[in-house]
Amino acid sequence: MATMQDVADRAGVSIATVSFVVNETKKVSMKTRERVTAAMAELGYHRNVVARALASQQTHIVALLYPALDHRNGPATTAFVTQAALSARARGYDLVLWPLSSEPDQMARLIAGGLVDGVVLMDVRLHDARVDALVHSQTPFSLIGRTSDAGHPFVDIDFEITLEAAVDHLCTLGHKHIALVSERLPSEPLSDLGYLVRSEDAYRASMEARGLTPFVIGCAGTTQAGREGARRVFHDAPATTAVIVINENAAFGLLSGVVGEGYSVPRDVSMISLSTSFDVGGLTDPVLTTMKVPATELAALGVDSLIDQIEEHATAPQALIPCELVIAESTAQAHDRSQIS
Amino acid sequence: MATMQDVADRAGVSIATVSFVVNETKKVSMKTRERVTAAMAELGYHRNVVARALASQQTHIVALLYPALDHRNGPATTAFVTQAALSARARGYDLVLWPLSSEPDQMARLIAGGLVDGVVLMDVRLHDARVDALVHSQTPFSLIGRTSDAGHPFVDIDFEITLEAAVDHLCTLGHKHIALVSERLPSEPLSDLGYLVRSEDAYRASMEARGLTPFVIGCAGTTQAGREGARRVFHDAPATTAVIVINENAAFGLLSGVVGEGYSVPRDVSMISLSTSFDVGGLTDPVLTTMKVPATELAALGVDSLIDQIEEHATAPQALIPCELVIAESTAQAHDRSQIS
DNA sequence: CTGAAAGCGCTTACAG
DNA sequence: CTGAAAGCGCTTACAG
Repeated sequence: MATMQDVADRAGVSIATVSFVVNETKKVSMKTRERVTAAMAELGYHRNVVARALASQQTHIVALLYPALDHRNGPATTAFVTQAALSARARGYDLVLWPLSSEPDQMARLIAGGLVDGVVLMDVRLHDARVDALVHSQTPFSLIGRTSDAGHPFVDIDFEITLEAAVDHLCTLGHKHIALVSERLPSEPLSDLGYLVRSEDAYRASMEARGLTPFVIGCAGTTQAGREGARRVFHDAPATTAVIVINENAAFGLLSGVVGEGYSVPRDVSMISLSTSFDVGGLTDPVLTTMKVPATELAALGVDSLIDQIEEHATAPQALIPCELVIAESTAQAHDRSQIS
Repeated sequence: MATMQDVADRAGVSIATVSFVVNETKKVSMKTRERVTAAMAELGYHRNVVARALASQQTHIVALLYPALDHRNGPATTAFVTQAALSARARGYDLVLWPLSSEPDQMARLIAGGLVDGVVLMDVRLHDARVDALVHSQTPFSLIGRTSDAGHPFVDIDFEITLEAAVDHLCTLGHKHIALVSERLPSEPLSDLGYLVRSEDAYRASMEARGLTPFVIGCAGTTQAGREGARRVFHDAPATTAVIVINENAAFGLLSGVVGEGYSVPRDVSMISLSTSFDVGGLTDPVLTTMKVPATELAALGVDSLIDQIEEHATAPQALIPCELVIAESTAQAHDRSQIS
């Protein structure tokens, strides 16, 4: 591997000059610049990023901290991660992946080790010790999601707009008994996840604003649990004619369970699923109406805002993006339940 | 941030000694070791990984090169990536993600920049220029998949065992007309992907060994294309009673298309899908029999073999892992087509 | 516009 | 068992 010194020797200049042309950090006369450029090309020179990092105190690496939990592994995660890496590279950064298990000192090693210039944190909780650690360490970061004290830079789904649109859509079809099947389980630590709390709050607000009675059941994010959830919905709230479901895997099971209960979708029961995959709606038969999570946009915004902070281009923004409501072609009108029983 | 010098000063030793205890690279007397350890704890010292990398010429970072193609973004990719990161960290390495677009010089920057000690390459093609570049640059690597000249370290799915098991399973149920719906399209560059070629070859071999006639159609990896694929199968090969489908998204569409053609699954037609998700079989209704891709195992093996090479522990292995056949509960027996038409 | 030189925070022969 | 010192390949004030 050719070093900067090799290039300098060949071009007959100092390594400082080579550095200036490589980084475009100072004016260099046309002639010398050309000599240097030629020398670099001849030697196939690429600057050593480790040496640069040590000298400049910037690694140009950012970390993506995400939960290494199986049940959260959807297609959206891949889309998110891919876009995060692409956005980072577009700005000259690399992306390291930090699947976060429960070991508490992992953050310390990551931050104190000096490997990264900043951190993107996924699946933020309302009270998140990781955020406190980041603030305390003065590491630049951006959050995908929000804590309850909204003083930090974040990008998040706009749950109020999203669930209002979903409820509105169902109401327009004539539904009055709209249930929410959420991943939120009181017994789980996940119950603190911001997006679960906020989606439920937004659903309740939209329902109550219309004088409708919210009905929420918690349900694990599996097909199996979704089937079981269908039974519970129609047992506990038999008047239900529409269901909004937050977890995608549960949605498949819920759909199958609703059909198993003797209802036709969408003729008897309307369903809307939060969708992490771009065409998950199309995977089911019947096709589901979905709220499409803007994973790509969230990743791009999160990474860009992080790098803006690192490079001190801008103050950290707070952005909310609604999910897009993708309406299935054949949509249920609300029916009187007596028709079908 | 405390430096090694700070620790040395506080412990009253030289930085060399601190280095020896941090890295356990030379014998240090009990007393001094304790003084150093105490000083590190008091200062909250973590060694700077960038400085270590520059001095030791090892970054302890490995790259995961994967194709940034939307259509390949399944749950398996997430599982793979997560496991790769976890396996790397278990060995003291970090994982950087390199979604690979078509720019040819990206490999050069990655390798020549000195950021990584080695590379895991996904979605290997039969003739893969990236592999040639890696060999030429003397960068340690391991392949997920194989080129046609099998002289390199790799881990891959054992397609022969996997498709033999699938064909055997269907034959045991009495099927004789078993079609393969593959993602392989002659017009696409993807047609060179090792796993597409090898799965098709293995299917043909298993069919021919039984005196059965293989029937293959290519089909894009989308729900839409899967529906269309169902039509083509029963138009071009009306005797078909069983289908093996390589792409998961296509499988959903195919299932829906087969039902749309008036057949019942699994009563009239048996289906087996290559499954990247652990419970994709359970997502459909009816439940599908699946060949479950060992994404986690492939990732762990690939990363471990790469790090073994980097640390010169072992010669690079070549490993094949079959998919597990997960048989749906209610399975089709082959029927005479005349029953249902 | 260009260069000499200090310094980033470690590792690692080499001495003792 | 421990230390002094060179060196990893850059960046960046500081001079000129």
